[in-house]
Amino acid sequence: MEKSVDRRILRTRKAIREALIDLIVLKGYDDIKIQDITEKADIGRSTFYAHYSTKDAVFLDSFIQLKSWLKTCVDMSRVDRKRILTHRLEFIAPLCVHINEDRKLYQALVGHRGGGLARDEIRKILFEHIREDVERRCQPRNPPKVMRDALIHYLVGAIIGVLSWWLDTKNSWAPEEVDEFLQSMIAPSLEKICSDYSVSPISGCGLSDE
Amino acid sequence: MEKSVDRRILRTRKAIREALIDLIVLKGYDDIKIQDITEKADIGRSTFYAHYSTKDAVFLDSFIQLKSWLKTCVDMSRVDRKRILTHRLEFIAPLCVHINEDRKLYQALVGHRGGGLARDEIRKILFEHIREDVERRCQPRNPPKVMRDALIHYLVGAIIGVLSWWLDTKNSWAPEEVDEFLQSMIAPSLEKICSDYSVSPISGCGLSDE
Amino acid sequence: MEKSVDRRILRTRKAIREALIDLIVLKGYDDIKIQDITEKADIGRSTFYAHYSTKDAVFLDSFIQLKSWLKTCVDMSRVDRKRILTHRLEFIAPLCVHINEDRKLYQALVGHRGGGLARDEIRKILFEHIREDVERRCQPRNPPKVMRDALIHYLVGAIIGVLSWWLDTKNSWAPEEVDEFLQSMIAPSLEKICSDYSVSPISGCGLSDE
Amino acid sequence: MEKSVDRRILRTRKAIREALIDLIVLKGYDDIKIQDITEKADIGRSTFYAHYSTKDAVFLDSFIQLKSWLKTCVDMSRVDRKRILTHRLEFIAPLCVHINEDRKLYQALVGHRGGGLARDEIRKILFEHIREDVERRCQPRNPPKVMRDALIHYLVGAIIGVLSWWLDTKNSWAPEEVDEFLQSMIAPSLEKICSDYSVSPISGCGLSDE
DNA sequence: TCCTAAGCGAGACGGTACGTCTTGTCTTCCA
DNA sequence: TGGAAGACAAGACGTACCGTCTCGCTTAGGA
Repeated sequence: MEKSVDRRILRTRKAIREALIDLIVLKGYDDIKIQDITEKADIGRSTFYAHYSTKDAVFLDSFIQLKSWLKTCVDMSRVDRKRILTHRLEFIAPLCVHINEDRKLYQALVGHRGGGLARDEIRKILFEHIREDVERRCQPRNPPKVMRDALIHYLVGAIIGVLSWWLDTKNSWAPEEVDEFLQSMIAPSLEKICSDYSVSPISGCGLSDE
Repeated sequence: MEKSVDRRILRTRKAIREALIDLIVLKGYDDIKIQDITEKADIGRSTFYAHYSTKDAVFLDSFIQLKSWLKTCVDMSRVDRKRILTHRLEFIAPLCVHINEDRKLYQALVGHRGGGLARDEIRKILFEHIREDVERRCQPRNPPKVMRDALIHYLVGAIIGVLSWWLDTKNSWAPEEVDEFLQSMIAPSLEKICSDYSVSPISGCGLSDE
Repeated sequence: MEKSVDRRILRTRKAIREALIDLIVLKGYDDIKIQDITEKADIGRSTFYAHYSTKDAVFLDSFIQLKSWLKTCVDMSRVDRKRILTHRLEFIAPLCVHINEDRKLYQALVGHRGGGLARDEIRKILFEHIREDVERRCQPRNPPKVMRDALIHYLVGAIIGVLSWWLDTKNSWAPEEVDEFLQSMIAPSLEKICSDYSVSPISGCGLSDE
Repeated sequence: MEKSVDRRILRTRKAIREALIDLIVLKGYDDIKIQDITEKADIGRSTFYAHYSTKDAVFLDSFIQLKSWLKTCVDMSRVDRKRILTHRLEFIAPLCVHINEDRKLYQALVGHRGGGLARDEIRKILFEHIREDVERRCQPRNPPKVMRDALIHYLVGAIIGVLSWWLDTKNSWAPEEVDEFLQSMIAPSLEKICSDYSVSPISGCGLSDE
């Protein structure tokens, strides 16, 4: 059983996390000083260090929410296995909607700044989810691991590239349009790698795996 | 005529730039202090500030080389216009070879750290070159600008994603294999957007451009 | 009630002041660097700036002691008003004794170096005390202000001149001899100005007081 | 025979000296940087160092003029030996006139700032001249050296004190008034020391001279 | 209900790095 | 080829944050 935590502690930590997020939106991750956070959260500097050792620690703590949310998305999409046949990444649609709702925040995190850390974290999350999806589509040994990895990084980079651009652009596309575009781009890649190698490995795309 | 510059200046600046590059490979961009550079370059601290106002300034100055090199690549590929029919991005092959040769440096710049700045710069360069290529493949008004932008960011992100992964992975692929993989992934996207919209705009992928 | 000050502050400031004084004796005011002080006081450089903005500020803060001491001297001499008749500056005797006791310090401050600041401060203190004394000896409008000012500056300069010489000279005179000499020099000047200008020198002096 | 010096060198040195003097009047000795001088003199910084090693060196070089001028004053006053009987320091009158003429300069040198160096130099000059004068008034062994030194420092300090005050005060006194005041103050001191100690003050003084 | 342990604000402190400034030397370039 | 221009090393300055710490005040949660 977890010991019940002093409510002051929870309150303080929440204030810190929210202050950081606010400031990221306001002026970008890298420009934020510890003192900015403590002022915004209206706490003493030593109190900050009593709870978090680093700005990054606060950030990663805040990020847990997003992680769990995305996990929900992908879990839902996992339910309907028939969709594998469609060569679509089902979690992209709700992701676009979600991002669009918290546009300000994600602009700060991905679109412009966020100190790399955010980008890396989002990349990790996307990577993991796409990896799972791809694994499910492929037979155990086909295509070879290196090819799968390449594909996943290709897709992750592409998706983040489009999403970043989308966030930086005013009034460009609705979330559904972004999803549609991404799916149309992704489908051939998914089909090529996951099908080529599983259905008829012999007629593969010619890429030799060492 | 450009006024001849004091040779001491050129020597000093070169030393600074080289020191920075060495240090990036050694310990990553963000961890480098001005003093590290001055010690490595064996100059006084005030001398540094006499030439560059910022670490970033040095970096960007160093980057001019890469820019010009890439320009050469794309200019060469521009010669043969028939290749547009192949739906290939010709500059990728020499780029892969080049990166592979300076692997250490590019690992530092892109694969792992480089303080975002490097990533942004490389992104800009790729963006520009892909934009030119795409423009040449498309008719003036088809596909609409927003679609072209999306495509370009998709490709830039995807290419950087794969290259980053490639740099971080030991003994994975030869440069030619990376090129071959990227081309096979890119081709359908290029074909879809650049052809779909020009040959039969009516049967487009359904994405409306507002 | 004065708010109780953090004792750490008092301790740090005291250490700084004492370090400065030690260093003045050791190597002269002008040659002292901030870092010399912080090393001697065994504190961090930023701590120094947290308390004093300038070397001068420390010095002037240290000087308050001397000021109060001199104030005591002159206050004591003020008690006995009959002494005005003697044309003596009563505070000189204890001053000479005091200086002789802290000879090392005053040599640094006045006799040789002390960066002008010390000299100026001591000059101010002497000026003020002599001014008070002279005012008490004179009638309100006689002698005219300009004459009184001239006299005071004459005396201040003369006293500092002799004291400086005395400090720079080994084994020259005992404090009492210096006092005696100064009094014998000063007396005619005091008498001349303060008496001459009164309507009737014999009755005038010593009667009127503001 | 001294080789005739390149006139360019003389011109450059003169420019440096004049620039320094101008700047002293303008902003005080201590605040002047080498670069200020070189800019004012319109020369390169290395040129400065080719001629003078220090700001002080320039200053002392400039000061030679004043020295020689004062020498003239005192030499003239030496002519009339009867004046020794008057207990006056004859060189003070022309000194006051001279100072009044170059008031701006002397204000900078003595009255307010001049970095101590000026004060020290002037002090030295006065000291030397007063010493000569006093020596002439006294018998070889009376008064004892320590007494004479004390007197001289007393007078030097007093004179500089009054002159400094005079320079700092607008419209206070005419040069002659300053002289008259100083003489009236000095006379008793001179008389006391130089006569008292002689066996017979009336006949003693003014007879013996080296 | 009180009391005690703790969370907390305030801010002193030692550090590290910064970017600026001035000095005196040394090198380059030009007339 | 000798002197002016100015690049350079050295190092002090004052500033900005950092992360640790000590000090009292306040407050939560168990007795």
